[in-house]
Amino acid sequence: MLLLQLLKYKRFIRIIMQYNFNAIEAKWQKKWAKQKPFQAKQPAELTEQKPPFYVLDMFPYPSGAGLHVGHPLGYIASDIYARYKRHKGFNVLHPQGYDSFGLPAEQYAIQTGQHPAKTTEVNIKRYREQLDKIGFSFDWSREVRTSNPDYYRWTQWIFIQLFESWYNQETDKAEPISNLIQLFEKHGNIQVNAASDEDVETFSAEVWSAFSDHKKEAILLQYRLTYLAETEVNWCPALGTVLANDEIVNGISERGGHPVVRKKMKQWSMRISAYAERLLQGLENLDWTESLKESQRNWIGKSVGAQLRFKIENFESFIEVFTTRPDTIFGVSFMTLAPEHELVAKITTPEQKEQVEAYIKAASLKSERDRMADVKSITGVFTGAYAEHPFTKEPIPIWIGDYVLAGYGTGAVMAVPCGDQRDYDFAKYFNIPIPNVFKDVDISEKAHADKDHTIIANSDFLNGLNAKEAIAKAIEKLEKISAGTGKTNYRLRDAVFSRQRYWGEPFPVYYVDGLPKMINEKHLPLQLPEINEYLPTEDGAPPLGRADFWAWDTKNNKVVDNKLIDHKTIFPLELNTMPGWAGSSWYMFRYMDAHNNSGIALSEALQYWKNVDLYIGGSEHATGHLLYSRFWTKFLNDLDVLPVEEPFKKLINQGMILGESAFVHRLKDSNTFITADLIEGKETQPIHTDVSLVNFSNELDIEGFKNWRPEFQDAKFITDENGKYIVSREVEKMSKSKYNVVNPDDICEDFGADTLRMYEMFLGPLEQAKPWNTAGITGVHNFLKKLWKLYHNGDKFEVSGQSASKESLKTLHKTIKKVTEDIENFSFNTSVSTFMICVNELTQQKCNSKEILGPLAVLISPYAPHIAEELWEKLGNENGISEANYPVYEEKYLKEDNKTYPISFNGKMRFTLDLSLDLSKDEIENAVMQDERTQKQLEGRTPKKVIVVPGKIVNIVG
RNA sequence: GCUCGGAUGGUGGAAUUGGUAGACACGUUGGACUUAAAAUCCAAUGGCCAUUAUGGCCGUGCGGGUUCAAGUCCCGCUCCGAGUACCA
Repeated sequence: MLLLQLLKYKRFIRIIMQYNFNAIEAKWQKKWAKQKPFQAKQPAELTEQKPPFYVLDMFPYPSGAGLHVGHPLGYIASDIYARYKRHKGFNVLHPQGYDSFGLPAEQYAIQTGQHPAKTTEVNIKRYREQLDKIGFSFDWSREVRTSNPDYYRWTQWIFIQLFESWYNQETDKAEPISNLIQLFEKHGNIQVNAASDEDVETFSAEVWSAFSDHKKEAILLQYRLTYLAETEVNWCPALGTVLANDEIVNGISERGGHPVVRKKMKQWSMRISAYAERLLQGLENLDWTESLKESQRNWIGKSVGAQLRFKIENFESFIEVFTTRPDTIFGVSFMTLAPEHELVAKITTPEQKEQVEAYIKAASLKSERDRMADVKSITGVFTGAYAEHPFTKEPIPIWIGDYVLAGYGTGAVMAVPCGDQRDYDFAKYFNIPIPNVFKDVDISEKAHADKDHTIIANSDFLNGLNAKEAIAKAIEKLEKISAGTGKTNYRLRDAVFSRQRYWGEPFPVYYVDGLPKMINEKHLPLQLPEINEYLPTEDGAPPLGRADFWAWDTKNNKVVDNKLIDHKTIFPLELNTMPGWAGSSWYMFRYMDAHNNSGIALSEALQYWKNVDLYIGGSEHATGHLLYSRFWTKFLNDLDVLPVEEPFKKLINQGMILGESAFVHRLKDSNTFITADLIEGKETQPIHTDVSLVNFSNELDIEGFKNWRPEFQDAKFITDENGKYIVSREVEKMSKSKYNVVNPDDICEDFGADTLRMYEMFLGPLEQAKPWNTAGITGVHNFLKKLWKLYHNGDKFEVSGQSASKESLKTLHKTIKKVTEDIENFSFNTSVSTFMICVNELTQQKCNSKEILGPLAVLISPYAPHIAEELWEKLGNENGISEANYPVYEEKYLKEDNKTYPISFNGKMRFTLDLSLDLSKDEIENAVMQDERTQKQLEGRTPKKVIVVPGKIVNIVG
């Protein structure tokens, strides 16, 4: 009896003394929350000199689904780096927040009537709980939420600054619109070199002063960095809303399957194109991956060429075209206009009218995406009109075709079929001549698009020149006869900034006589109004059209009842809201001083933190978010609000963690399921099953499966000879619909956050996509148990004060060296291996010296912070481990006297030989040649050559 | 089509300037402890051949090349992934 009790007691002790990760992690998370050791210091609060370092994750959209194990991957990496930098003596800014405006919350509101603010709040709470369980060292005192009025107040403020600015191409920066007005008053707009709409009329100073205020405003709008413009959108009349390209499938809406038409709408746009060249040049100095920079370069799409004017016969109009190949000007055999081109209606001859109109109608029904997708079929119509060749004066037929895009360049091309495959195909199809302007090039099969090894022929004054010379010469001649000029074109288009949605930032804009006016920034934020339903109105206005209180009283500077609108002092407010990328384009600067209400942040703080040193996030934002935030940063830099030109110095894209889906196989037309080994030769249908119903050996919990969904209640199972039902596995994207989601909460519960953190890193290189496999986690978990044991003797915490053995010091210092290098290179997977090797070796050495175990705890704390804190505390330290200095690697401990040389014969390693590193080349050679194994290998032959690389290898040839 | 990645055991991956390929784990197999299981510990584990130990051959997607030496460098392909696309 007594013995039994004693046994039970011993077991109890073992449990409490063993690595009890749940208790340890809860304890430290509570302490961190209370003591806030991870708060970054503002420059004024610094008591000692510490360099700043800013580590940022792309903030999440708090979706209702919560986090799965793929989401924290980047956060773990950045957290390791942030903790490491703190150990290294940096004042680290490592904040987190939420991109909390967005479509899913609104969609949910439409379905349930719940206010998006409420569901967002609930989701954020859940996110926060999940994040806290993983033990991140975020400075939550700086949390931002884009949907918070204190935050979007400044998003609105930035919008106003953009409205009040124009882009001066002389100074190459944004300037106040008041400067522009002064220029107009002095010189009109003739000498102004500004980024503007294409169709601005020219006027002199006198003409300008004579304009009405209304007219002046309308003209200024064509220069402002954010402006209202007619933009083509995908309009779905049935849904009463505008759809994004990917919400449309085959010309009908994905949701509901309603027809979609292309329609012009007045919308806010951002004149990002003004920054195209700077956005391109700025990439040079960024520490981003080449592929990411390449995506941005492609997106900006710079092309150098010429803009040409072709006179239209019998009209006083010209067709403007952009070409990169003015050298092929003599190869033009027709012109093609986009169906939407404004001249089409004017120049079409009566005979061709019917055909042309039918073609335009058909094209308008196709979405832009459909038009792009359908590259194969060649369509087009002749307008009946002709243009005049600028040099030969020959007539050139003018066609329309939807392979020419209205939105790029001038929406018209000079078609040179011998040099462009699309023009070539078009010409072949419609039997248009294909003149050849290349010397000794066969164009009977396909066009010759090569620029580099080409001599121009049949081209008057360009004959005999290579392409480069011919381009320069052609531009020179064109300029002489005023038929064209050299020009650089960018693919980057101005970004539409209006959304017909509720859950986004309201524009601080009201309308007077149809022209937009800004609310004075003193009266921001303009808060989202309450509405009863989150749908567009019956007459197709955006959801804000439902608000009863949505008018601006300019006398009292407040929002008032719509009934009071008199268009004298009370005006209607803008009904659109801003897109998702508005708030995310500047949030990285808000963290620098998150609660400031005098500006986006205090300028001292902006000056101190500058920009993000390390930014980690998904590659899906390569061209959207990362381009827009660079744009806003450059703009705010022009205004001297920000001291930097770029928001993110270094950027890493973490790879996706994929799920391992599990499939059961149902025999065709039955409710019988067959185990994976027996499906061969049978007609089966694979069905996703929830991975939580499958154990590590791929064995299905049959009862659980039956209860999982009602239709499987009566399912029959054909099992293997052991009575087990085995599922098949496949690696897919982790998603709810594939039932392969693994929740980090469960992992933390079963193995601990430290295990989760290390395992996610251990899976493979950060930037690579890799499958999640929960079975493998035991390796990392065992490692942490072994680590724990190093500091304990049986049940007792026990470390010795005695100095460590030479061996252990060597183990420690080689670990410091490798782990430090790995962190600096973001090679976290290899540092986890290094820790494993280290702990294995120290265990072997029976090392329990404080001299080793102290630094080891610090070394590992960025990766496994909870266990490290616990051990650190047990080691008798009063301050938290995050305040500890990072161990310093000392070479002396690694110094080797001997090297185990691999001895190769003809490049193949045959044996190893321990030799002193002090030996000279000759001495090494002698030692090797004297070894009996060498003689055995040579079998009496004399080596032709012996290669000795001291410290590395010996290779004997012969 | 174009651009950028990638291909190494049964699996995830390692090999940082060309120098012992497969570190570290998972999995598998065998063993110890236990009444038993779990946990833990020990051993083996790229393939093939041979064995008393010692060994031998093959091997980093495929075909060539450079080199004393190639997963690593060069040339030509194949396949996979991501992004992008009628951009004139």
